[in-house]
Amino acid sequence: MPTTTNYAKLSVGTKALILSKLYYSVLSKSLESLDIERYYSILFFLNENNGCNQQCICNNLAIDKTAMVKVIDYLIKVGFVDRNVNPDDRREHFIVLTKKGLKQTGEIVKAFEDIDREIFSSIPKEEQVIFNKVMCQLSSKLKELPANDLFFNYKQTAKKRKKVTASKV
Amino acid sequence: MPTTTNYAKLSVGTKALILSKLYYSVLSKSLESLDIERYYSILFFLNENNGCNQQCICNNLAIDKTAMVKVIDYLIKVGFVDRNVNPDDRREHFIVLTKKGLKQTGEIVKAFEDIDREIFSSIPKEEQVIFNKVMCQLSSKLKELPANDLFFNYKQTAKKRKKVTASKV
DNA sequence: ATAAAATAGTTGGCAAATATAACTATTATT
DNA sequence: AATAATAGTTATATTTGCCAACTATTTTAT
Repeated sequence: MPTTTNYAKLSVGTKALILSKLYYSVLSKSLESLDIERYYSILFFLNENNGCNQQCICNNLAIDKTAMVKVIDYLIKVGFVDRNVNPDDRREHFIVLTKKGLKQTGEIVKAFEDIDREIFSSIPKEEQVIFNKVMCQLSSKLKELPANDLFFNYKQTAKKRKKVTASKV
Repeated sequence: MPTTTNYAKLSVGTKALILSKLYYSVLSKSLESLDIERYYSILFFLNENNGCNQQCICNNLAIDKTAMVKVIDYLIKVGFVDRNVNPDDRREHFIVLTKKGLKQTGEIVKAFEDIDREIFSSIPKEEQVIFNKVMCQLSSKLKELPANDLFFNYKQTAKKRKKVTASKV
């Protein structure tokens, strides 16, 4: 039995996970010189959505909000972002890139875009379009199915309070 | 600013990561009744590749081999697999599903396949084919690019022994 | 207008995953 | 026979993921 079957029969969820691992491995290599070595996707998102609140980041990147607190704490500590209370709704905290954060984020965005451009370069445009469309549709479909509501505003109100087991690999 | 832009501009790596999170969240919900709540993708892989060695699982699922040791230890502890030394190459350990493991794995495979079937159901066959093809191509391309070689037999031999930073999100 | 519910964010803690170096045993290469 | 490579293991430290419980604020229902 060969140790590397060049594409094992796997679920689309598993294939997607592997793709993301390979992707972030390449990304972190190409950003070795930066003085931050994590949270690239969050900074990428902030570049397009500067000033959004924490929940917005969580919703869009499927990250737990309690984890997000620590991430933002870290990004503040290293001087990449500020956390500003929204005067019109004082529950919300706006996350805003600092001058330093903006500068470094520029490089991060470039690295992401370079990788995307590179790996899509040999794929016909119309196939890229279909690929992206299907990617969206699969995510939408999954959001409709019953899940362990980890992200997306899980409201823990009295009634449903059962053991919610992990969504691990 | 809406807290959920219904598809933010994101890299393909990030979209893939989100898809996988959504997927595993649904999967773990649908397998709540099983007496194992993790390592589904490994059991799925073993179902098709029963008796392969640990490195084979690592290579195909992009999992670090030191992590794999603990996973297999756990799967042995709960009676799902055995670890047998290959008499022809005593470095290798074959991982073999037990009777119990086979039975439970059947349900896991079914759950994976049900989800795949469900979420692909409304997508035209020819688009599915293109999607899968592109998925493979992207992974192949990524494997060619310089990466922090986390999986895939990283050989730590004297020469290259530099700080290899993380491939985190 | 007040009570109840929902939302945004926070804290602390534990289990799990990830990363890294150093290690044994075995086999392949020179 | 020496060296290198491969498969797997151990130990350790860090990070992440997940959950319960919490505060503060705003929205909804009565």
